Order: sequence, then structure tokens, then C-alpha cells
Amino acid sequence: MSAAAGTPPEGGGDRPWQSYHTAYTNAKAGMEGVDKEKVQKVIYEMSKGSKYFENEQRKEAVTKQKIEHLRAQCAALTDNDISHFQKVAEKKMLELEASRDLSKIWLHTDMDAFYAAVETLENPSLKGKPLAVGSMSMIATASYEARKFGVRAAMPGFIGCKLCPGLVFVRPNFERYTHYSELTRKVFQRYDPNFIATSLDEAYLNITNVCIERGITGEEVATELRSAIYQETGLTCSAGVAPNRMIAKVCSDINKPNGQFILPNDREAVLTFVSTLPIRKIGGIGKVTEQMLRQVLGISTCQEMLQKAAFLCALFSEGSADFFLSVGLGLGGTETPEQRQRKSISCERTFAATNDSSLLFEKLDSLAENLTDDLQKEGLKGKTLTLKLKTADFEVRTRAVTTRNYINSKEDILVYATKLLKAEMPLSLRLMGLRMSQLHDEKDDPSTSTQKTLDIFFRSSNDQQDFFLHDESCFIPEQRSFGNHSNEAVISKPLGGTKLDDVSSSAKVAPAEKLNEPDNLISPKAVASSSKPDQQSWIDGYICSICGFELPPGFEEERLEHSDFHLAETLQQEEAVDGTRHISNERLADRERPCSTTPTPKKKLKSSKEGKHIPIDAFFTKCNKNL
DNA sequence: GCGGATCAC
DNA sequence: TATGGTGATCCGC
Repeated sequence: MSAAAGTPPEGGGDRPWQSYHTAYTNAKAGMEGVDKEKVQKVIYEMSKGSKYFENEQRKEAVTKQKIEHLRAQCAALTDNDISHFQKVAEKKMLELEASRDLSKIWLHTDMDAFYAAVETLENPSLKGKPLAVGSMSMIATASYEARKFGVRAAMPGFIGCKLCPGLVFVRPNFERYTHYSELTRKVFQRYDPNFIATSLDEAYLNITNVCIERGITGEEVATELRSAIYQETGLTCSAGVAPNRMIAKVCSDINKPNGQFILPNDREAVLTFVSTLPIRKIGGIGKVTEQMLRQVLGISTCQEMLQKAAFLCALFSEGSADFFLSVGLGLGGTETPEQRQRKSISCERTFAATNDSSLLFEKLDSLAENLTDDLQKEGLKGKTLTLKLKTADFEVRTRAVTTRNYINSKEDILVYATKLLKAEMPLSLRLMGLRMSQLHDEKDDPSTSTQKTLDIFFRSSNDQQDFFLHDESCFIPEQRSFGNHSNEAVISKPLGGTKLDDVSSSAKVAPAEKLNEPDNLISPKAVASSSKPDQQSWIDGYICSICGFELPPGFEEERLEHSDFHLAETLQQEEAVDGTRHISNERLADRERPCSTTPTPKKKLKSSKEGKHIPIDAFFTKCNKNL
């Protein structure tokens, strides 16, 4: 209730476009001579009134509230508090300073307008033209010619068009980018066999040894390396050299494109460099953090982090404060981190917003298929499945379940995903996504999935436009991991985790009351206590409430068999876990309808692929035929 | 463990 | 007409 409605604190009123800075807030290379006011105005005019715009406004309002809250916290600090946190901060800064390591030389390389440059290389007629790689909806990369007009990555194409009439569009072609990326990596390899690739077009190299062995400077290495890359790819890149990765990354941006910047391994040089450096340049400090630090504490340069150290310690978590102080000291990332293994795998798709449930289930089906393919390609299974939804008005929600056993088959995924989606309906969506986490390498597990065979029955040559699908041969996230933050101690809570029990069985309860109350997703007990445990619910009479599978009216027999399929699947899942199957056994006992999938001896069911799957395969063969 | 946010590319 | 996809992390429950 602080600000009067009529007079927004800054930018509102006369010049509404000034208050709308959605993304594009960090100055990018090649945008120096741009009339920012004009660009802002165009973006505002093109966005105004859209659902996207409205959502951005809501988000900005939330950020503003957060800022107000922090300000209040700040104002409530007593002199005592402040002197206490000053001591805390000074101790921390001494510790951090003691960890400073100036013995390493790091080089960061960044290809110049990579996708656009590759496209131009392959099609020289594009040379000199303002080019956008992407679509009318989204630009992945803009050429430097286009950047002069304010066009840039992450901007929707139609706004790019407005800013730059004559903007040429090219669809992304990731095979090409991967090819050229591999060429660059062959060069990196020669300078640091343990180089860290953070994306197709960026990498960190520890060139300490090269410098020592060859008796040359970091600058000479950078020059040579950039020249080699140009020789072998025909593409230019920029480089930064510094005593750590955090600073090296900033340096590679300074003389972009086709340039380099070297910061000597000298404490004073680092501190001077950082003293005027805007915090937004640091990786890990984005739009929101920048706003919070500026508007709450008046911090805009890295050095000011040190001046406000006590407040940083008072207002933020220890991890965040450590990070901020490291930034102020110009510290971060001198050791080569361990190769990390992937922690999640996901796919998501945007589509024309719809509230048609059968359409949504179709999308979900396709996502499940994609995810399964990716999981099986990598030989992975997972325990936590997360459904991501973006509503027609851009609100994002996620809903997750953790299963007792590792899964990766399409059918298993669909059972859980459908349940999660159902619990949110009805609603109108423009995006859905599925993510699997808590991963586990399938090779380690003797009970390998045998569900692959089912996929043939579902395979529907879907035409997807994977414009922004990244090649992921490499991933080394760098975010906020510059320091040697060994305080990674994950406190394992003494939590009696009430695991979500088998979703498919609770789905089964859903009685004829179609629009049932908030589904007892989390309550396995409801299953056991249900009086009609085996009733399958069919939405609108012919869509399976569990997986969205459709059966036209008149296919009662098939519906019964379909229900059997889900029951069998439930049993499989529970059997696979060995033990704690009492619920499903009860259900089985209740069942009177003949069901050929009688549980075989529990211990060996996992490995007995045949007996387990024949009935299911038969069912889908039949269904497929009928539809 | 979940959900919302933030961030990078 | 129209504002992406993948992966990670952190915080507050």
C-alpha cells in the first residue's frame, strides 16, 4: 500500500514504455549506437495489451513487493544489528581473500553471433544483411547488422521486424551449429584437454600450463587460439583472459566481436577492474537480482558489494551473501570442477492455447513419448516426474510426483503425468512440459525396462519443429558456482517422507462422479477404503481418465480391457518394488472380472519379460486396429 | 520433497 | 497472428 496509485515511482505516467523493461535489460555487444529510447518504445507498443505483457506486469509488481519487503527489513536493522553483521561480513571477506588464487590463467571464448555467423558462412548471400536466426515468435541469435537496430536474441521475431524492416529470417539448424562447435572444440582441446564447454559456442580453458610450458603470455595464447579457430572454422570469436572464470567471462565480452581482453594476474588489477564493473555483467546476477540490489541497497557496481557487505549479510542467505562478496572481491572459479552428471531430463512444447481436454491429453501423450525416447537414448530412469504448465495468460505452474520405483516407459510416465494434469483441469494452456529427475543409470539396475515394445503401437510420426532444441553433448552449468563453496553439506532431514503412493491405483477409484473433488492424489488410503475400487472413470464416456486414451462409444469390451491394462501396470509397478504391495493385492482380491495377468511369483517378475507384457501388447494391438 | 523463481545460453 | 527449450539452483515451506 505504499506507493500512491496515480504516481508510480519511476517511469510510469508520461512515459509508460520506460517502466516496461522486460528482458533485454543487459547491454549486449553490438548495441552501443542504438537509440534505446526508440527501441523501448517500439517494444512497449508492440507488447502492450498482450497476455504476455500483462504477465510481465504482474511479475514486475511481485518483484516490487519483494523489494519493498527487503527495504522494510533493512530499515528495521538496529545499530547493534549492523555492527554485528559488519563483523560477520569482515570475517567472511578475510576468509574469501585468503582463498584468492592468482596462480591460474583462465581463458573464456565466445563465438561471435554464432548461429548467425554459421548461417552466413553456409550462405554467403546473407553477408552484410541484418539477420535473425529463429522465427516470428522468437529470435535465437541476431547478426551484428541486425543488432544495430536493437534486434537481439530472446526477442520475438515480429518485434524484430518492426525495429528492422528487411530483417532476414533463417530457421535454426542445430546440426550445422553442432558441426562447427565440434571444430572449435578440437582447437580448445589442444590448449586444455579438460576445457569446460558451457554451450555450443562458449568454453572455459585453463591455459596455465600452456603459458608455462611454452613460455608465452595469456594474451599470446588468446591471439593464437582465436586465429586457429578462424583458420579451422571461418568463424570469429572473442576471448577474455583472467585469473578466474568469473572475470574471464566478463573480459571476453569487452572487445566483442572478434576481439580479446586480458586482465593480468594481479590483485590490484582485479580490484580495479571490478571497482566500476556493473553487477549485471556478472554471471548469476540477472534482471531481478540487479533490481533488488540497486533499489534496496543502492548497489550497481561490484565494488559496492563490499561497501554494503554488512547489509548483504543481514538481508540475504549465507550462500547468496558469500556469492555477492566474492563478486566484490573479483573471486570465482579457479579450479576445474568435477564433471557433473545430468540431474534432470525434460521436454516441453508451446502450442496455440487451448482448453480442449482431449487435445491437451494428446499433447501430453506426445511429450511422454519424447521424454521416453530421450530417457531410453541415455539409458536413464527417474523417480520424480514434474509436469509443467503455462496457462493461456502465461502463468507457470509445476506439479510433481515422486514414485517409489524408477520409471522410464511411456506408459508409466503417462499414468503419472495424466494424473497430475487431470488434477489441474479444466484450464487453458499454451505450454506443457515433462521433466524427469532423481535419475538413475539403467545400466546399474538389473530390472531393465522392457516396455520399449509398446512404443511401436503409439508411434505417431509427429511433426515437431525443434527450433530451439539444443544439442546437449555438453553441459557444465556455471551459475553461481565460481567459488569453492565447499559448504555443500546437504542436510538430510529426518523426514518420514510420505511418498506418493502409486498414482494409477488412486486414479482407479475415481467413481462415476466425473467432476470429482480434488483428487486424492496424495492419499493412497482412499484407494483401500473405497467401496468401488475397480471402477475406471471415462471422461465424457470415452476418454480414459488415467492416460487420456480414447475409445469411441460402443467399445465397452475394450474399455474393460483397457482398465485391465492399467491394473496390470499398477501391479507391475508395485511388484517391481518388491514388498509393500498390500494395497494392490487387496484390490486384486476384490476383482471378479477375469484378469489373465495374475501376479507371477513376486521375486522374479522383473526379469520375466514375456509373461509380464504379452497381455498388454495384445491389448494395444487390438486397440490400434479398432481406432 | 514440492513449487515458485531466477538465471544462462 | 505472434514472446522458446533445456537444465541447474536456491529458497521457503
